[in-house]
Amino acid sequence: MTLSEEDYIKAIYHLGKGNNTTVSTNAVAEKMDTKPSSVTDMVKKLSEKGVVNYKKYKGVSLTEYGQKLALTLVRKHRLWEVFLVEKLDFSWDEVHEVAEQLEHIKSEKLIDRLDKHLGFPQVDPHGDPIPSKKGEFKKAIKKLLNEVPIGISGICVGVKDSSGPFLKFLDKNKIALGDTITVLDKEEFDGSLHIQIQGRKIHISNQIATNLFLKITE
Amino acid sequence: MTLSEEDYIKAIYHLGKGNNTTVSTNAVAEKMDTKPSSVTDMVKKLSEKGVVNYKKYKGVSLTEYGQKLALTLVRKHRLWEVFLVEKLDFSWDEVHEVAEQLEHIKSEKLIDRLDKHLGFPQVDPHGDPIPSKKGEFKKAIKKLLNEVPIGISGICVGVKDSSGPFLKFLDKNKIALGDTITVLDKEEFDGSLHIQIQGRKIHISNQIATNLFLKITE
DNA sequence: ACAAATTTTTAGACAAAACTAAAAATTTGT
DNA sequence: ACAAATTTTTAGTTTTGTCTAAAAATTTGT
Repeated sequence: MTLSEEDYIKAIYHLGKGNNTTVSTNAVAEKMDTKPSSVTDMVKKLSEKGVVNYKKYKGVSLTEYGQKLALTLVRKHRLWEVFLVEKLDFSWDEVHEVAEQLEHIKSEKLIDRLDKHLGFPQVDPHGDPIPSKKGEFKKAIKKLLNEVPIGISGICVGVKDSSGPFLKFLDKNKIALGDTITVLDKEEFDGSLHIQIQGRKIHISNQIATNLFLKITE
Repeated sequence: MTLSEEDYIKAIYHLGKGNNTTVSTNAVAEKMDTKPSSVTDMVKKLSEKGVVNYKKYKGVSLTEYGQKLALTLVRKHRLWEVFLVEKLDFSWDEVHEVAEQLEHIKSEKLIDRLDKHLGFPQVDPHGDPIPSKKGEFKKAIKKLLNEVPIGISGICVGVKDSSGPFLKFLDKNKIALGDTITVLDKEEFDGSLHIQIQGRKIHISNQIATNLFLKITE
């Protein structure tokens, strides 16, 4: 696969939300920041190659083979993200662009060894699951912290309230995007939570918990 | 720079042996496994961009700017080779092809961080020096082990005699390509050598020493 | 020195991946 | 249902990097 073909495969995969939904030419064009006519051309080529199912005017979806290719790309992308954050101290939000380049490197051995070097991580720095070599992987869902059951862990991926005071609170309490949070216990009385965050145990109000998004892998 | 442009820059650099000698169109074509006419085209383009000096029929050399680009590529290539060998347990001879891809990744931060992660290595697994961020670096020379002065270290990069018995000897004595060897002392009498290899101290005959190549950085 | 051999360049084509403009198909609104 | 709006495709170009074949320049051998 060429670089460009791989980019289309990933776009179709992500637009289909991993469920392999049929997606429109226009949607792909927008995602890839290109023109619909270019998408039509490429999609025809990918169809010839057995990567996608394509019927004129009817949209495009990945074949079994195409899905396998997409999962390999996702696996490579997320492993490189882990590498950048864990080994090279990149921050949460700096990794995407570089991983976007690294995912195109062609060497199965490289990815296997990288996986091992990183200790076979299950999720990337954004909390998204990393497909196994065979393409198996768990789905991730985004939940508000107050809806997370006791005993479950997730990665902090966003805030609902992005006001100054709330962000200041998070900063003061050293709660940051990318942090791993486990719900230890809930108080029936006021809905407040006992959580473990990056190893520390703290107690937060229900109001805080309703404004933090966690990504959970099942 | 595009991928292809970068490959030409590297080819011109390596053909010029780092001394920025003028090289012929045919030589570049052979190195790049392409046709001379393609080289002419590309060289014109690189000349427009100020990367090379080019006079019709007179060959091509890198400009100051082109040399800087070449050294950056060499730096990236060699740092990735160190990474593959040191961190991912690739062997000496498996790294080139993968590094050839990795060297094109565009992110200054990535290379700086990688350099730090690897402990600012001075040479790659083949004993070749790694240019600094500013493009400074030492020259490496290849010498037979018996010609290496006392106190000097190098990396074992080849054998002169590749017969079965000699290779078996090396294997039995755990002398392998990529090993770091230091000359500790020489016996005047028989020209035999006391060396340190990968930490171990051993004594080898002059005959062995005249059949092993070391790469030395000055 | 000059004909032959070699090297290098030019000219014209091609494939990949993009674009623009226009045509065709589908969807939407009433 | 059918005209209007939207989406998608087609047709024809463009750019990048390559190629072949032929022409031009340089080098070599005697």
